[in-house]
Amino acid sequence: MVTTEECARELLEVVPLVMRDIRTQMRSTRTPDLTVPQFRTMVFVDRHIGASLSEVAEHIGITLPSASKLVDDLIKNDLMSREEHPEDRRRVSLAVTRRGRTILEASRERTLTYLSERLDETSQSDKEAIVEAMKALRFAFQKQKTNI
Amino acid sequence: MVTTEECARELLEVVPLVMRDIRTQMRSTRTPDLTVPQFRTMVFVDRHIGASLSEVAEHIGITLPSASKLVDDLIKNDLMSREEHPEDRRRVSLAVTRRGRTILEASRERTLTYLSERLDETSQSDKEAIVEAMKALRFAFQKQKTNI
DNA sequence: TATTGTTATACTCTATAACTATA
DNA sequence: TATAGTTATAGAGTATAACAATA
Repeated sequence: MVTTEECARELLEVVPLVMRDIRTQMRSTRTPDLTVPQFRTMVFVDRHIGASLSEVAEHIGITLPSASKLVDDLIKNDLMSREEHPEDRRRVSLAVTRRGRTILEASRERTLTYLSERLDETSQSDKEAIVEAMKALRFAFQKQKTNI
Repeated sequence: MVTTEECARELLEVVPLVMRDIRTQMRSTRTPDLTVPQFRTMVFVDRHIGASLSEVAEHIGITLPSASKLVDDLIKNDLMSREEHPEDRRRVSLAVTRRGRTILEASRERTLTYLSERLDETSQSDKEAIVEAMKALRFAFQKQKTNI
């Protein structure tokens, strides 16, 4: 019998451990690479072409000013583009540039390779548990936040 | 059949999502609270009284200068203490103060409560998968890094 | 010489507050 | 008035490089 509390305790111990590893890996390559928030932003915009800044902020879970600056830096590096929304001039319409997509893919591949190496000795049943756990966590943590 | 690659892909999508939530929650309370790295540092030192700065840096996964500053701020806030190591004057001997332990426990409780709410609707079998997954991930990601 | 730590400097990520432009 | 976004400012967390003290 696994209690919710035990589950929470494990998450609080292990998630930062894994996250630290992902972050360090993404920052440690020689080639021009992306930080985790930059990576997540680009993945989102790549999947939602024409997304607004508010949508990015909400999805990534940061404030609008933070998102503005994050996107600004990506645009300065020619990884994303920002245009006026055709139907509402207050909004921006974001997209990943060709260069951005190339770098995004390279970054993703490097990180997946790294993670795969980490998981190399993990048993089949543990891998299944990980995939099931991730699905459950995605559901639990993607639920609409009220943001009061 | 779950491939290692699928497993890695899920981790890369979901771990940052959960981590963001934990981070936001820890920073959002009114009472004097801890950031995630501060929390992790204090948990480690609390479990390893007399730990050196190098040990903290290695465990948390940051550089020595970063650890030095992080600990510095904790000491300024009277959450930790730093003394000379009795047998090697180059080393420091870290400990959590009484005040620090109080705040650490309060912060842990708040975060666990928050996470438990998030996991409220998670099924028993999914909770089991999460606990098993966390154990596997702890093993996979705690392995000695070469730090070349 | 090697190890332990600190200081200097810089960049990213984040926030809140105040603002502009458009609807 | 309400919404979308930017700018100003500040603080935490991180890094690399250069340094000091001790072993």
